[in-house]
Amino acid sequence: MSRSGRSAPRLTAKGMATRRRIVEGAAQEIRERGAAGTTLDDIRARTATSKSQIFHYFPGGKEELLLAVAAREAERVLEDQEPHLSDLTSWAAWQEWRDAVVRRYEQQGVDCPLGVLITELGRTTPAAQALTGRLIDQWQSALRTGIRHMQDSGEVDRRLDADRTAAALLAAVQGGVTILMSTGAIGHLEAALDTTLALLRTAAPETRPGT
Amino acid sequence: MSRSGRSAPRLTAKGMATRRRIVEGAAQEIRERGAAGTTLDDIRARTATSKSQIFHYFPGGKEELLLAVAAREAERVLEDQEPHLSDLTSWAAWQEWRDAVVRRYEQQGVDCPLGVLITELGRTTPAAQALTGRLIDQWQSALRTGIRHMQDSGEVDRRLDADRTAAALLAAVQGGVTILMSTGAIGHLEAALDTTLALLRTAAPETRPGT
DNA sequence: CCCGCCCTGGACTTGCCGGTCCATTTTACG
DNA sequence: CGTAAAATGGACCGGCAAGTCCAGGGCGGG
Repeated sequence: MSRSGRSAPRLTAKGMATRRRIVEGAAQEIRERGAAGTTLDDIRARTATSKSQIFHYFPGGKEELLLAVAAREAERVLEDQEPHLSDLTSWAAWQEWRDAVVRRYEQQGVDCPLGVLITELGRTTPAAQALTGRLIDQWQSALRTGIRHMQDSGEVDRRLDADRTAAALLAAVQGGVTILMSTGAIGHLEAALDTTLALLRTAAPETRPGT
Repeated sequence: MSRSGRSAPRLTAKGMATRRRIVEGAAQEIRERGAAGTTLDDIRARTATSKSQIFHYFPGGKEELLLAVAAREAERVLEDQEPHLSDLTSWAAWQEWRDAVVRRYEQQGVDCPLGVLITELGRTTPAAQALTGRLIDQWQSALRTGIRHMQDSGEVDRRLDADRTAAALLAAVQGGVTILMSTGAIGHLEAALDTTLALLRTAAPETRPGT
């Protein structure tokens, strides 16, 4: 982050406000119409700015702007799971996290801004891929920490592969969300989460997926 | 399917061949560059056809063509899981299916033609959403049948909710694939599948995810 | 109070891409 | 064969959207 700015013009307070307004407006527009369907003019209109402003703050054009939006949305994804995600220290906490995730996506419905950005940007831009990778790492890491904590407190079998289970949990969420986005059905997300969590709960001495 | 053809011109053998060539070529192009990034000219060039041919066979233009491609890819997804998907009658069969899925996506790597189509088409076109819905239903139904079979033969607890577990399994695959597409890591798919299957295997009398 | 650097507006350019049109060739079939 | 329908080629159109440019405002620091 910060300004690694080559000839980066120093932003005044006003400038920063405008910049933020653009990112925020773009994010909303994209949530409603997808990244491909969003034009700079749409953004310009919604944010009451002019073409030159967009290019002033995002010299790299649309791609740079979309990347900024993606970064913002990635933050949001994790933020929206707090404070639960960072405190998976009891079964009750896990349940609360599970409910928070379901609730969040239920109300978001078909609009998955990040998903859109990933599929439409990630394919082509290495920077976007890196962003996604980082998000997944952080997310999985938080889940792994939670599982380890449960193991330390003796509520989950120590022989369970925490990292692998965290990966499965993350995939469960992703898959549920993907299906939600495609069909509008929230059931799959719930089923996937509950099933994977059930495994965690029933973790008995010999329960241990794959290697 | 079939011709519900209004003023549908009867296709000659040559015509059908050309039509198929277009769909096939479009599918490949999309796999490589995404639906949004694929232009009719790209398809025209790759399939050695002319603009008028595309519109001749797909009067609805690009949208109709993409829909045809999506339908084709949806078929493929299920086909590629055969003969395993229709014969989930033993633990060995389940394992083979699991391996087939992993292998298929491993070699496909980042290119998920259907995913692309869904995210870029499904949002806007109800027809595409219907297509997705049907695919998911069929897939989940096949898995459910497999689970029921295992229950009938007494290898899985009868109290397990077969439909819900099938949904979880499907979500696991989807999630794993989504992450594979984003990052190139196959591990999540394996972890998600193995974990969910592990639950199936450990289905003991009182093991039962949520209601 | 004044100089300069941001910030802003919006017209303009450029290229692309979906879609149209019509002329021509090929095929089906009696 | 001959004719009608189908298949094909490719020039052309129109619109849209990303990106450029320059002519000003306006704010802040010296």
